Amino acid sequence: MSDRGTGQTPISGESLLFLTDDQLRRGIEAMFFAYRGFTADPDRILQDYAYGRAHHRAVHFIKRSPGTTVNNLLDILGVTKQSLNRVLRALIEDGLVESRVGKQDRRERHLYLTETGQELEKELSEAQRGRMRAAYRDAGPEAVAGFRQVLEQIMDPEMRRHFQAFKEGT
Amino acid sequence: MSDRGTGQTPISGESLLFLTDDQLRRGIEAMFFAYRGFTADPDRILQDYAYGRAHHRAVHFIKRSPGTTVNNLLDILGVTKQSLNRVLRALIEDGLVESRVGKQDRRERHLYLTETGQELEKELSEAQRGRMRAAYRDAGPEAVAGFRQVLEQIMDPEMRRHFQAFKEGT
DNA sequence: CAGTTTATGTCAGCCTTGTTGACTTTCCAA
DNA sequence: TTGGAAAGTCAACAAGGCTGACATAAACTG
Repeated sequence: MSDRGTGQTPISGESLLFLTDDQLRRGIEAMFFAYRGFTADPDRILQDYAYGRAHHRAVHFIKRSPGTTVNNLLDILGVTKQSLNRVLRALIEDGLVESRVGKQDRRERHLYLTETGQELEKELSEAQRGRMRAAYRDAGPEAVAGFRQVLEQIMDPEMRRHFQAFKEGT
Repeated sequence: MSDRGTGQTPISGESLLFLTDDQLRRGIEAMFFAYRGFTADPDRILQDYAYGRAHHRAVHFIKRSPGTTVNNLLDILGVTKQSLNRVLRALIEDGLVESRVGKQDRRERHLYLTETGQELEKELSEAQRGRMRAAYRDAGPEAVAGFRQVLEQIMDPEMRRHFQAFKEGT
């Protein structure tokens, strides 16, 4: 728990005394350990399908924005097209993702999850949501609000833009 | 379980009304985007030294627990000894880490940062702390408390044990 | 229309960092 | 004295990043 009650009244007016290097270090470690847990459940599931985290990410964001283009996905995932292409090709060949030629701009490929793709996405995201739900429940709504605030501040501005786009978008 | 028909009506019974699938998804995406930012600054620095994230992690936890054994580090990092060994060997050869034979148990190797190692660690952690400090400042102390609470709940129990050990330990 | 830019795909090759398996050396402890 | 734990090493492999080069089709621009 936070040791804030024990006389260490955080001077909230500009002073920032609550930000010692050690506390920041603990925040860094919390991110490291938590991210491991965050990916653990999907990783286990993915093994059964001989897929990796990269496939999960692609599937997640196609689910999030059905019909998204390859370029848009590249932007969000922050990898090279060669790297994404390898993953996408596998998903398309295996019939989890469908790639449709754009109607206005026929250079573009629009990506959709097939039935099978949606099933995998559901399995993965339910596992991951399960852990998040439990964590949120144990921490409480106030903590959750703070959690999201801090995460948003940690992001690079460009990523924050993507993140916020989903807020209004869907 | 997750009836996505009406979607927004979560299972009642407790006060879990704030935990819709969509909110959980947003939390998941927040973790994804934030982790990218979280590692971005050290990653940039590491390029200059021809090291990777694995080296950073090793250096971080050796700094945190000087004299830690290889086995303990393996436990914390959650990789195989072969994988860690490759990284450790490079750091030792380059004179950033010193490996001392244990005194009680001479099978064990105790790991320490050299002067040079401490310099690199400082450069990396200052960059990473800088981002965390800015995020904490912008989000405020209450948000930070919630942030840490949720992260701790996301961890696997074993990782949480490690995380909490640092709390009392040093 | 010709030329350029854009979106995508693909081949080849490289790097980091993870994995397994097999084997050795050291050395504590029963 | 011997079994087994701790540590190191070698080999091989895979995922998933990366760069560079090149191809194609479509859209855009002068």
